[in-house]
Amino acid sequence: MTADEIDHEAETPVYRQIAAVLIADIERGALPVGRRIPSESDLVKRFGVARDTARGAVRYLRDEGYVRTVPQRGSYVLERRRPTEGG
Amino acid sequence: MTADEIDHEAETPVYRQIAAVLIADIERGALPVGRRIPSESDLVKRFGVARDTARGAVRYLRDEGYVRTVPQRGSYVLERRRPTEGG
DNA sequence: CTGCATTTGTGCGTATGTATG
DNA sequence: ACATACATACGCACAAATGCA
Repeated sequence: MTADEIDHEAETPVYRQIAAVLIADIERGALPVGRRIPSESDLVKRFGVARDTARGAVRYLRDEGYVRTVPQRGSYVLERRRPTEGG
Repeated sequence: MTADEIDHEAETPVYRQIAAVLIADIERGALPVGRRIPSESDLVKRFGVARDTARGAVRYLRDEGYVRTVPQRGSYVLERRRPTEGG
């Protein structure tokens, strides 16, 4: 999914749409454990959004336990994510 | 123009104000073709801004076709700039 | 080749102002 | 008032390549 796929009119916030793309990449192994996910700048260019929005996506992944952000380094895919409801 | 002349309150973004100074220098020959423009660090010191802002000015000059940036070298004044509207 | 300074590239942290729904 | 989103701006740190001694 690229900039063309982002729906700014949708009910789902743009940052969540981007997060969904990254989560899908993680789930299917395109982004394996330990791998660094695209940088905020990468997401800005790829999806054509503001850095603030790209940061929102990364923050969401972090909150959900998918990645760990290392200052000045990037965000890396974690082994297992934090369960949100016991699944 | 130096740091004293930058207006952080103006509608025109700081990076554009700095770019305008450099463009004026190019237009009047103070920065001739082939000449390297001040480095990002130079602009930071001269105008008292963050590197991010100085980079914005250089990026603008590059986008407008005034200079060509060579990694690890600097940005050099080009022969002619890319026309933006047919001028 | 080594050591150092310079300069751009990259990347995250943070804050402010503006606009929209 | 609040969440989302974009643009701008400052701060800090490390990497890579170049140039010079």
